[in-house]
Amino acid sequence: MTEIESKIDEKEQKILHGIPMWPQEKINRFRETLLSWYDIEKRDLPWRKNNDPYRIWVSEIMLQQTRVDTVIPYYLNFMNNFPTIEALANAHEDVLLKAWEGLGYYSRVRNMQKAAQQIMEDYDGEMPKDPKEISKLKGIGPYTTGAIASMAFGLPEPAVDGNVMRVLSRLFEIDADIAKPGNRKIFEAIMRELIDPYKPGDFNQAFMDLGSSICTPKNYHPELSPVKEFNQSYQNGTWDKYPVKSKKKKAKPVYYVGAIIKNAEGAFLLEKRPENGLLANMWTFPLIEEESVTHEAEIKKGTLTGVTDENKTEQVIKNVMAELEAKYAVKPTLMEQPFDEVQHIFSHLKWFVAVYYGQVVKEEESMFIPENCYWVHPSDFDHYTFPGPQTKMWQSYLSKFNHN
DNA sequence: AAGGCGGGGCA
DNA sequence: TGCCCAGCCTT
Repeated sequence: MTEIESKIDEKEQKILHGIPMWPQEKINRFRETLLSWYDIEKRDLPWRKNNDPYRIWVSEIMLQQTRVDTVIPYYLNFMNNFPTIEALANAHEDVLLKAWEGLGYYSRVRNMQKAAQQIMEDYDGEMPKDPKEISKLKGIGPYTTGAIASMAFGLPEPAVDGNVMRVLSRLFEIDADIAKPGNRKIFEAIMRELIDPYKPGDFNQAFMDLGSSICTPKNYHPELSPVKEFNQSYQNGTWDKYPVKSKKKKAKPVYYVGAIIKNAEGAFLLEKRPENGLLANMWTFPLIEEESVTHEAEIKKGTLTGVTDENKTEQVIKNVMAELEAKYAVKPTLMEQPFDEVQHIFSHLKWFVAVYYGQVVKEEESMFIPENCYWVHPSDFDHYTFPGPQTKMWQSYLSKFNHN
Protein backbone atom coordinates (compact mmCIF):
# COMPACT_ATOMS: atom_id res chain seq x y z
CA MET A 1 0.00 0.00 0.00
CA THR A 2 1.36 3.40 -0.96
CA GLU A 3 1.66 6.28 1.43
CA ILE A 4 -1.02 8.28 -0.33
CA GLU A 5 -3.54 5.47 -0.16
CA SER A 6 -3.00 4.94 3.55
CA LYS A 7 -3.57 8.64 4.19
CA ILE A 8 -6.88 8.49 2.37
CA ASP A 9 -7.91 5.50 4.41
CA GLU A 10 -7.03 7.32 7.63
CA LYS A 11 -9.01 10.35 6.58
CA GLU A 12 -12.01 8.27 5.62
CA GLN A 13 -11.88 6.42 8.92
CA LYS A 14 -12.30 9.77 10.64
CA ILE A 15 -15.24 10.64 8.40
CA LEU A 16 -16.85 7.31 9.19
CA HIS A 17 -16.53 8.01 12.90
CA GLY A 18 -20.01 7.96 14.29
CA ILE A 19 -21.39 5.74 11.55
CA PRO A 20 -20.94 2.15 12.71
CA MET A 21 -19.74 -0.04 9.86
CA TRP A 22 -21.08 -3.55 9.49
CA PRO A 23 -19.00 -6.61 10.33
CA GLN A 24 -17.40 -8.27 7.32
CA GLU A 25 -19.87 -11.14 7.37
CA LYS A 26 -22.80 -8.76 7.02
CA ILE A 27 -21.04 -6.86 4.25
CA ASN A 28 -20.56 -10.11 2.38
CA ARG A 29 -24.22 -11.02 2.69
CA PHE A 30 -25.24 -7.56 1.55
CA ARG A 31 -23.08 -7.81 -1.57
CA GLU A 32 -24.48 -11.20 -2.40
CA THR A 33 -28.08 -10.13 -1.88
CA LEU A 34 -27.77 -6.93 -3.88
CA LEU A 35 -25.85 -8.50 -6.78
CA SER A 36 -28.28 -11.43 -7.01
CA TRP A 37 -31.15 -8.98 -7.25
CA TYR A 38 -29.27 -6.99 -9.89
CA ASP A 39 -28.53 -10.06 -12.00
CA ILE A 40 -32.25 -10.71 -12.29
CA GLU A 41 -33.70 -7.19 -12.34
CA LYS A 42 -31.08 -5.12 -14.15
CA ARG A 43 -32.39 -2.99 -16.97
CA ASP A 44 -31.39 -3.74 -20.53
CA LEU A 45 -29.77 -0.44 -21.51
CA PRO A 46 -27.83 0.35 -24.70
CA TRP A 47 -24.64 1.33 -22.86
CA ARG A 48 -24.64 -1.95 -20.93
CA LYS A 49 -24.01 -3.95 -24.12
CA ASN A 50 -20.28 -4.18 -23.33
CA ASN A 51 -17.59 -2.56 -21.20
CA ASP A 52 -16.17 -0.21 -23.83
CA PRO A 53 -14.93 2.83 -21.87
CA TYR A 54 -16.06 5.27 -24.58
CA ARG A 55 -19.60 3.93 -24.61
CA ILE A 56 -19.77 4.08 -20.82
CA TRP A 57 -18.24 7.55 -20.75
CA VAL A 58 -20.77 9.02 -23.21
CA SER A 59 -23.67 7.48 -21.31
CA GLU A 60 -22.43 8.80 -17.96
CA ILE A 61 -22.07 12.35 -19.27
CA MET A 62 -25.55 12.27 -20.81
CA LEU A 63 -27.04 10.83 -17.63
CA GLN A 64 -25.79 13.68 -15.44
CA GLN A 65 -28.95 15.27 -14.04
CA THR A 66 -30.92 13.58 -16.83
CA ARG A 67 -33.30 10.62 -16.79
CA VAL A 68 -32.59 7.32 -18.46
CA ASP A 69 -35.68 7.46 -20.70
CA THR A 70 -34.66 10.88 -21.96
CA VAL A 71 -31.10 9.82 -22.67
CA ILE A 72 -31.68 6.61 -24.67
CA PRO A 73 -32.62 8.14 -28.07
CA TYR A 74 -29.91 10.80 -27.77
CA TYR A 75 -27.38 8.12 -26.89
CA LEU A 76 -28.18 5.91 -29.88
CA ASN A 77 -28.04 8.87 -32.24
CA PHE A 78 -24.81 10.18 -30.73
CA MET A 79 -23.00 6.84 -30.95
CA ASN A 80 -24.04 6.54 -34.60
CA ASN A 81 -22.72 9.98 -35.44
CA PHE A 82 -19.60 9.89 -33.24
CA PRO A 83 -18.73 6.20 -32.86
CA THR A 84 -15.18 6.68 -31.58
CA ILE A 85 -13.17 9.00 -29.36
CA GLU A 86 -11.36 10.17 -32.49
CA ALA A 87 -14.63 11.00 -34.26
CA LEU A 88 -15.73 13.01 -31.24
CA ALA A 89 -12.40 14.83 -31.05
CA ASN A 90 -12.61 15.85 -34.73
CA ALA A 91 -16.29 16.80 -34.91
CA HIS A 92 -17.45 20.33 -35.71
CA GLU A 93 -18.80 22.02 -32.62
CA ASP A 94 -22.09 23.06 -34.18
CA VAL A 95 -22.79 19.48 -35.29
CA LEU A 96 -22.00 18.30 -31.79
CA LEU A 97 -24.28 20.91 -30.24
CA LYS A 98 -27.08 19.93 -32.63
CA ALA A 99 -26.79 16.31 -31.47
CA TRP A 100 -27.21 17.58 -27.90
CA GLU A 101 -30.16 19.90 -28.67
CA GLY A 102 -32.86 19.46 -26.03
CA LEU A 103 -30.69 17.55 -23.54
CA GLY A 104 -29.64 20.66 -21.62
CA TYR A 105 -26.44 21.51 -19.75
CA TYR A 106 -24.70 22.07 -23.06
CA SER A 107 -21.25 22.60 -21.60
CA ARG A 108 -21.27 18.83 -21.03
CA VAL A 109 -20.79 18.14 -24.73
CA ARG A 110 -18.20 20.87 -25.23
CA ASN A 111 -16.22 19.56 -22.27
CA MET A 112 -16.54 16.01 -23.55
CA GLN A 113 -15.02 17.01 -26.87
CA LYS A 114 -12.16 18.76 -25.09
CA ALA A 115 -11.59 15.57 -23.10
CA ALA A 116 -11.62 13.53 -26.32
CA GLN A 117 -8.93 15.83 -27.70
CA GLN A 118 -6.96 15.43 -24.45
CA ILE A 119 -7.16 11.65 -24.86
CA MET A 120 -5.96 11.82 -28.48
CA GLU A 121 -2.99 13.99 -27.50
CA ASP A 122 -1.95 12.69 -24.10
CA TYR A 123 -3.20 9.09 -23.95
CA ASP A 124 -2.71 7.78 -27.48
CA GLY A 125 -6.44 7.78 -28.17
CA GLU A 126 -7.30 5.39 -25.32
CA MET A 127 -9.22 6.23 -22.16
CA PRO A 128 -6.67 6.03 -19.29
CA LYS A 129 -7.29 3.37 -16.64
CA ASP A 130 -5.86 5.17 -13.62
CA PRO A 131 -8.63 7.08 -11.79
CA LYS A 132 -6.17 9.91 -11.13
CA GLU A 133 -5.70 10.29 -14.88
CA ILE A 134 -9.38 9.84 -15.70
CA SER A 135 -10.31 12.67 -13.36
CA LYS A 136 -7.93 15.03 -15.16
CA LEU A 137 -10.20 14.94 -18.21
CA LYS A 138 -12.48 17.90 -18.80
CA GLY A 139 -16.00 17.39 -17.55
CA ILE A 140 -15.17 14.25 -15.59
CA GLY A 141 -15.63 14.75 -11.85
CA PRO A 142 -15.57 12.35 -8.90
CA TYR A 143 -18.78 10.53 -9.82
CA THR A 144 -17.95 9.93 -13.48
CA THR A 145 -14.38 8.94 -12.60
CA GLY A 146 -15.71 6.22 -10.31
CA ALA A 147 -18.32 5.11 -12.83
CA ILE A 148 -15.78 4.67 -15.65
CA ALA A 149 -13.13 3.09 -13.40
CA SER A 150 -15.55 0.55 -11.95
CA MET A 151 -17.70 -0.25 -14.98
CA ALA A 152 -15.11 -0.15 -17.75
CA PHE A 153 -12.00 -1.27 -15.88
CA GLY A 154 -13.33 -3.28 -12.93
CA LEU A 155 -11.68 -1.12 -10.29
CA PRO A 156 -13.27 -0.90 -6.80
CA GLU A 157 -13.97 2.84 -7.01
CA PRO A 158 -17.10 4.42 -5.53
CA ALA A 159 -19.40 6.33 -7.89
CA VAL A 160 -21.49 8.49 -5.61
CA ASP A 161 -24.45 10.23 -7.19
CA GLY A 162 -27.87 11.22 -5.91
CA ASN A 163 -29.11 7.63 -5.97
CA VAL A 164 -26.22 6.31 -3.90
CA MET A 165 -26.55 9.09 -1.31
CA ARG A 166 -30.28 8.48 -1.00
CA VAL A 167 -29.91 4.70 -0.66
CA LEU A 168 -27.03 4.92 1.82
CA SER A 169 -28.65 7.59 3.96
CA ARG A 170 -31.64 5.27 4.40
CA LEU A 171 -29.55 2.16 4.95
CA PHE A 172 -27.42 3.77 7.69
CA GLU A 173 -29.73 6.57 8.94
CA ILE A 174 -27.24 9.25 7.91
CA ASP A 175 -28.28 12.78 8.85
CA ALA A 176 -25.77 14.58 6.61
CA ASP A 177 -27.43 16.97 4.15
CA ILE A 178 -26.99 15.39 0.72
CA ALA A 179 -27.41 18.80 -0.94
CA LYS A 180 -24.09 19.94 0.55
CA PRO A 181 -21.20 19.07 -1.79
CA GLY A 182 -18.83 18.56 1.11
CA ASN A 183 -20.85 15.65 2.47
CA ARG A 184 -20.20 13.50 -0.61
CA LYS A 185 -17.01 12.16 0.95
CA ILE A 186 -18.97 10.56 3.78
CA PHE A 187 -20.85 8.44 1.28
CA GLU A 188 -17.67 7.70 -0.69
CA ALA A 189 -16.06 6.40 2.47
CA ILE A 190 -18.96 4.04 3.13
CA MET A 191 -18.98 2.84 -0.47
CA ARG A 192 -15.27 2.00 -0.26
CA GLU A 193 -16.12 -0.35 2.59
CA LEU A 194 -19.18 -1.86 0.95
CA ILE A 195 -18.18 -2.17 -2.69
CA ASP A 196 -17.73 -5.68 -4.04
CA PRO A 197 -14.07 -5.99 -5.11
CA TYR A 198 -14.88 -8.62 -7.73
CA LYS A 199 -17.88 -6.90 -9.35
CA PRO A 200 -17.49 -3.19 -8.57
CA GLY A 201 -19.20 -2.06 -11.78
CA ASP A 202 -22.27 -4.21 -11.17
CA PHE A 203 -22.27 -3.17 -7.53
CA ASN A 204 -22.37 0.55 -8.40
CA GLN A 205 -25.00 0.03 -11.07
CA ALA A 206 -27.10 -2.04 -8.68
CA PHE A 207 -27.30 1.04 -6.44
CA MET A 208 -28.46 3.12 -9.42
CA ASP A 209 -31.14 0.62 -10.38
CA LEU A 210 -32.28 0.24 -6.80
CA GLY A 211 -32.43 4.01 -6.42
CA SER A 212 -34.47 4.51 -9.59
CA SER A 213 -36.90 1.62 -9.12
CA ILE A 214 -37.51 0.99 -5.41
CA CYS A 215 -35.51 3.36 -3.25
CA THR A 216 -37.07 6.37 -4.97
CA PRO A 217 -37.35 9.95 -3.67
CA LYS A 218 -41.17 9.76 -3.56
CA ASN A 219 -43.59 6.86 -3.23
CA TYR A 220 -40.91 4.96 -1.39
CA HIS A 221 -41.84 1.44 -0.29
CA PRO A 222 -38.95 0.05 1.75
CA GLU A 223 -40.82 -3.22 2.34
CA LEU A 224 -40.34 -4.05 -1.36
CA SER A 225 -36.56 -3.66 -1.25
CA PRO A 226 -34.37 -6.72 -1.79
CA VAL A 227 -32.07 -5.38 0.95
CA LYS A 228 -34.73 -4.40 3.46
CA GLU A 229 -33.18 -6.65 6.13
CA PHE A 230 -30.05 -4.43 5.94
CA ASN A 231 -32.04 -1.20 5.99
CA GLN A 232 -31.55 0.41 9.39
CA SER A 233 -34.11 3.17 8.84
CA TYR A 234 -36.70 0.59 7.76
CA GLN A 235 -35.97 -1.63 10.75
CA ASN A 236 -36.22 1.38 13.09
CA GLY A 237 -39.24 2.90 11.38
CA THR A 238 -37.43 6.16 10.63
CA TRP A 239 -37.21 5.75 6.87
CA ASP A 240 -39.41 8.76 6.06
CA LYS A 241 -36.75 11.05 7.57
CA TYR A 242 -34.10 10.16 5.01
CA PRO A 243 -32.37 11.50 3.06
CA VAL A 244 -31.92 14.92 4.63
CA LYS A 245 -31.80 17.40 1.76
CA SER A 246 -31.94 21.19 2.01
CA LYS A 247 -34.06 23.10 -0.45
CA LYS A 248 -32.90 24.88 -3.55
CA LYS A 249 -33.51 28.55 -4.17
CA LYS A 250 -36.36 29.59 -6.40
CA ALA A 251 -35.71 30.55 -10.00
CA LYS A 252 -35.35 34.30 -10.46
CA PRO A 253 -37.68 35.93 -13.00
CA VAL A 254 -36.21 37.72 -16.03
CA TYR A 255 -38.28 39.65 -18.56
CA TYR A 256 -37.56 39.90 -22.27
CA VAL A 257 -39.04 41.07 -25.49
CA GLY A 258 -38.51 38.51 -28.24
CA ALA A 259 -38.50 40.06 -31.71
CA ILE A 260 -39.46 37.81 -34.58
CA ILE A 261 -38.38 39.80 -37.62
CA LYS A 262 -39.01 38.63 -41.18
CA ASN A 263 -37.39 40.19 -44.23
CA ALA A 264 -38.57 40.57 -47.81
CA GLU A 265 -37.26 37.14 -48.77
CA GLY A 266 -39.19 35.40 -46.00
CA ALA A 267 -36.08 34.81 -43.87
CA PHE A 268 -35.94 35.47 -40.14
CA LEU A 269 -33.30 37.25 -38.08
CA LEU A 270 -31.37 34.86 -35.82
CA GLU A 271 -28.61 35.70 -33.36
CA LYS A 272 -25.90 33.41 -32.07
CA ARG A 273 -25.52 33.67 -28.30
CA PRO A 274 -22.09 34.33 -26.72
CA GLU A 275 -19.63 31.44 -26.44
CA ASN A 276 -19.86 31.42 -22.65
CA GLY A 277 -22.70 31.38 -20.18
CA LEU A 278 -26.31 30.35 -20.51
CA LEU A 279 -27.21 28.55 -23.77
CA ALA A 280 -23.74 29.31 -25.12
CA ASN A 281 -23.39 29.34 -28.93
CA MET A 282 -27.05 28.55 -29.49
CA TRP A 283 -29.39 30.51 -31.80
CA THR A 284 -32.42 32.62 -30.93
CA PHE A 285 -34.55 35.45 -32.28
CA PRO A 286 -33.25 38.76 -30.91
CA LEU A 287 -33.98 38.95 -27.19
CA ILE A 288 -34.14 42.35 -25.53
CA GLU A 289 -34.22 42.55 -21.77
CA GLU A 290 -37.08 44.88 -20.97
CA GLU A 291 -37.69 46.05 -17.43
CA SER A 292 -41.00 47.64 -18.33
CA VAL A 293 -42.32 44.17 -19.06
CA THR A 294 -42.95 43.17 -15.50
CA HIS A 295 -46.23 41.36 -15.65
CA GLU A 296 -47.08 37.82 -16.52
CA ALA A 297 -49.38 37.61 -19.47
CA GLU A 298 -53.08 37.06 -19.15
CA ILE A 299 -54.95 35.90 -22.16
CA LYS A 300 -58.54 37.04 -22.06
CA LYS A 301 -60.99 36.50 -24.87
CA GLY A 302 -58.16 35.72 -27.21
CA THR A 303 -56.45 39.02 -26.53
CA LEU A 304 -53.14 39.27 -24.75
CA THR A 305 -53.20 41.80 -21.95
CA GLY A 306 -51.06 42.55 -18.97
CA VAL A 307 -47.76 41.76 -20.62
CA THR A 308 -46.64 45.32 -20.19
CA ASP A 309 -47.47 47.87 -17.56
CA GLU A 310 -50.45 49.90 -18.61
CA ASN A 311 -49.37 53.22 -20.05
CA LYS A 312 -45.95 51.78 -20.79
CA THR A 313 -46.85 50.04 -24.03
CA GLU A 314 -45.58 52.91 -26.13
CA GLN A 315 -42.40 53.13 -24.12
CA VAL A 316 -41.71 49.42 -24.61
CA ILE A 317 -42.14 49.77 -28.36
CA LYS A 318 -39.79 52.76 -28.42
CA ASN A 319 -37.15 50.91 -26.41
CA VAL A 320 -37.42 47.83 -28.58
CA MET A 321 -37.22 49.81 -31.82
CA ALA A 322 -34.20 51.72 -30.54
CA GLU A 323 -32.45 48.51 -29.52
CA LEU A 324 -33.25 46.78 -32.80
CA GLU A 325 -31.79 49.67 -34.76
CA ALA A 326 -28.73 50.14 -32.54
CA LYS A 327 -27.77 46.51 -32.07
CA TYR A 328 -29.20 44.75 -35.12
CA ALA A 329 -29.36 47.60 -37.66
CA VAL A 330 -32.94 46.89 -38.62
CA LYS A 331 -35.99 49.18 -38.58
CA PRO A 332 -38.92 46.83 -38.93
CA THR A 333 -42.59 47.69 -38.92
CA LEU A 334 -43.48 46.23 -35.57
CA MET A 335 -46.81 45.12 -34.13
CA GLU A 336 -47.87 47.45 -31.34
CA GLN A 337 -48.65 44.56 -29.02
CA PRO A 338 -46.99 41.22 -28.40
CA PHE A 339 -48.92 38.30 -29.89
CA ASP A 340 -47.94 35.87 -27.13
CA GLU A 341 -45.87 35.39 -24.03
CA VAL A 342 -43.49 32.45 -23.79
CA GLN A 343 -42.31 31.18 -20.42
CA HIS A 344 -39.31 28.97 -19.82
CA ILE A 345 -37.93 27.70 -16.53
CA PHE A 346 -34.22 27.04 -16.13
CA SER A 347 -32.77 25.69 -12.89
CA HIS A 348 -31.93 29.19 -11.65
CA LEU A 349 -33.93 31.55 -13.91
CA LYS A 350 -37.44 31.90 -15.20
CA TRP A 351 -37.79 33.71 -18.50
CA PHE A 352 -40.89 35.64 -19.49
CA VAL A 353 -40.66 36.55 -23.16
CA ALA A 354 -43.22 38.90 -24.68
CA VAL A 355 -43.13 37.99 -28.37
CA TYR A 356 -43.48 40.69 -31.01
CA TYR A 357 -43.63 40.28 -34.76
CA GLY A 358 -42.28 42.71 -37.32
CA GLN A 359 -41.26 42.88 -40.95
CA VAL A 360 -38.42 44.51 -42.79
CA VAL A 361 -39.92 45.61 -46.06
CA LYS A 362 -37.09 47.21 -47.97
CA GLU A 363 -34.26 44.93 -48.90
CA GLU A 364 -31.49 47.45 -48.23
CA GLU A 365 -32.62 47.88 -44.62
CA SER A 366 -31.59 44.34 -43.81
CA MET A 367 -28.10 44.33 -45.26
CA PHE A 368 -25.88 45.39 -42.39
CA ILE A 369 -26.74 43.11 -39.53
CA PRO A 370 -23.95 42.24 -37.04
CA GLU A 371 -21.49 39.39 -37.47
CA ASN A 372 -23.20 37.01 -35.03
CA CYS A 373 -26.56 37.37 -36.79
CA TYR A 374 -27.98 35.73 -39.90
CA TRP A 375 -31.14 35.94 -41.96
CA VAL A 376 -32.25 32.32 -42.06
CA HIS A 377 -35.11 30.80 -44.03
CA PRO A 378 -37.26 28.39 -41.97
CA SER A 379 -36.28 25.53 -44.29
CA ASP A 380 -32.73 25.93 -42.93
CA PHE A 381 -33.66 26.06 -39.22
CA ASP A 382 -32.64 22.41 -38.94
CA HIS A 383 -29.01 23.45 -39.25
CA TYR A 384 -29.20 25.73 -36.22
CA THR A 385 -29.33 24.60 -32.59
CA PHE A 386 -32.39 26.05 -30.87
CA PRO A 387 -32.79 26.15 -27.08
CA GLY A 388 -36.19 25.63 -25.48
CA PRO A 389 -37.39 29.26 -25.39
CA GLN A 390 -36.55 29.69 -29.08
CA THR A 391 -38.52 26.59 -30.04
CA LYS A 392 -41.47 27.86 -28.03
CA MET A 393 -41.36 31.28 -29.73
CA TRP A 394 -41.26 29.69 -33.16
CA GLN A 395 -44.09 27.27 -32.43
CA SER A 396 -46.20 30.13 -31.14
CA TYR A 397 -45.49 32.16 -34.26
CA LEU A 398 -46.44 29.25 -36.51
CA SER A 399 -49.70 28.64 -34.69
CA LYS A 400 -50.67 32.33 -34.86
CA PHE A 401 -49.50 33.40 -38.31
CA ASN A 402 -49.08 30.31 -40.41
CA HIS A 403 -52.55 28.81 -40.39
CA ASN A 404 -54.81 28.70 -43.44
C1' DA B 1 -19.05 26.69 -0.13
C1' DA B 2 -22.12 28.60 -3.22
C1' DG B 3 -23.95 29.57 -7.56
C1' DG B 4 -24.32 28.89 -12.72
C1' DC B 5 -25.84 25.68 -15.89
C1' DG B 6 -31.48 22.71 -19.16
C1' DG B 7 -35.06 20.26 -19.58
C1' DG B 8 -38.77 17.10 -18.72
C1' DG B 9 -41.63 14.01 -15.69
C1' DC B 10 -44.27 13.60 -11.79
C1' DA B 11 -47.83 14.14 -7.98
C1' DT C 1 -46.56 24.58 -8.66
C1' DG C 2 -42.28 22.44 -6.51
C1' DC C 3 -39.23 18.67 -6.48
C1' DC C 4 -36.54 15.35 -8.66
C1' DC C 5 -32.94 13.57 -11.73
C1' DA C 6 -26.37 8.44 -13.21
C1' DG C 7 -22.93 16.35 -11.66
C1' DC C 8 -19.27 19.51 -12.96
C1' DC C 9 -17.10 24.02 -13.39
C1' DT C 10 -16.09 28.56 -11.84
C1' DT C 11 -15.61 31.92 -8.41
